Amino acid sequence: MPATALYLVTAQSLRLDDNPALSAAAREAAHIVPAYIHDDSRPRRLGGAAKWWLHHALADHARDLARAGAPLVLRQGRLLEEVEKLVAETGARTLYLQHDPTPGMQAMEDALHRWAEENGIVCRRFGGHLLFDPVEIRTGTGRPYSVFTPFWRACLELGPRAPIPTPEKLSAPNDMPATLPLEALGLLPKGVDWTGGIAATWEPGEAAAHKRLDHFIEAGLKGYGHDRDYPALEDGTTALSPYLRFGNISPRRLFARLADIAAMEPALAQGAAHVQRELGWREFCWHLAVARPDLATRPIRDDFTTFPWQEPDTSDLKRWQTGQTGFPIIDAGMRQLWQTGWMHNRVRMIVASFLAKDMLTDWRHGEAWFWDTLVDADAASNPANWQWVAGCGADAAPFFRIFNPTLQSAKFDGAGNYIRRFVPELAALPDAHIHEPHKAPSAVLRMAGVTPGITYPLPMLDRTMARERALAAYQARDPLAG
DNA sequence: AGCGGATTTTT
DNA sequence: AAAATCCGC
Repeated sequence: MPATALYLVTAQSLRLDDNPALSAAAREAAHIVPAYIHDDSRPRRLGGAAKWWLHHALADHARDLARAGAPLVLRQGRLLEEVEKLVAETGARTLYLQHDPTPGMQAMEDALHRWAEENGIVCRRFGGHLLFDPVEIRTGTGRPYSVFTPFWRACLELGPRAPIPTPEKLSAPNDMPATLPLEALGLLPKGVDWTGGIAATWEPGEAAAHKRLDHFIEAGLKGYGHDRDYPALEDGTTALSPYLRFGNISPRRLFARLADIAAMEPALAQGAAHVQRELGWREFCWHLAVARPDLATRPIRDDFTTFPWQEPDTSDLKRWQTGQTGFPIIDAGMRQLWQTGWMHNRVRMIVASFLAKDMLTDWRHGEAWFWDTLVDADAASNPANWQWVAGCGADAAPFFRIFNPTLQSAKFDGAGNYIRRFVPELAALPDAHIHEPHKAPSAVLRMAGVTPGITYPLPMLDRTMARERALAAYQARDPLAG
């Protein structure tokens, strides 16, 4: 039995629960040194809001680990160099890590494995971030799937492995290596503190993840199939995305819990299967991202490589980013994102369709903005879903499907509650006019204190024209490009 | 190789 | 009511 083992924490594995690498280390070594190394040299850095989450999730994880017996060591620098130092300091001969499938991390992990091999260190890598290893699901011909439904069918046939229990007790060596203070990692904003709205909305960490799940099962699971489309509903969606992103909750634990509920409570079976299917989309995105490391920069479909995106007018892009487009549902969504670091899924589709199709702006501009502002910014889900909406992705939305923001708004936020919450200057408008303020009769506008063009922007573009333009551009794609 | 099938819809 | 798409078997 090795005396001391190094357990490398990644930004996808901040939990004790169902953590195969940690459990194996606890089982196989006398002492464990858990260490998180913040390496900024990665090709794809964390977005700003996600850094806030990471900071607090690390603090929470450090508390959990200390309570279990082995406090977390924090380091900053090149992953390999820091591992080398820690191995020298602790005398560890075994390295445990939970596999991080992020494209930039794969290369680093491979380098780590080579280094370990050369230096006689045993390096053990475990899954845990996903239900399945992204490369284990293959079509009949051995290739990755590009359509969701057959992919998910194949997943369900295989069935995810059962989650493993939390290790009982960890044992740290007497002389633990020195650790940096969490603040030294520089994850919080240095100048203006923009984190107030995010902090008021979220509680990062493992215990909070399970608290949220318990609440959702009570309050939202039964109606999930219907309610998930209504952004004004508090418990319409699971709101677990950032927890899943940082490994604060295990997808396998979640999947298994839903399966148990479905078996015990037939009335909840449909909602449970639907949430599982959404986990399937997360798996599918990672399946794509691992098969195509350039997912965030290159369209999956070759006929989009020469697509005539309009170079966005900086002020137009800014209006979209800050929620000043003049389309209330879009502005509500973009402001929710800016304030809380999160946006409801249906609204994400509406604002993304608007950017890619109505504004005819390269989806990568939208992806980059989401990457910076979402607390759940995920290296696979974010680009995969942007490609899906833009029409250039796997199994993408047909190009002629252009969301009409006004119809979407009337259908899914009919009472305007979501709009009123995030676009307060429209709050006094009656339901019938809140989706299109500029078309309201002047008496109604006066009563509500709304002056289109002054207190709230006029629509930034004419949708009929924008729609024609988009259809023409999409139809003119060169099928042989690329 | 032809057919069944498909998250998020449109006018 | 129609579907301008195209994967997977």
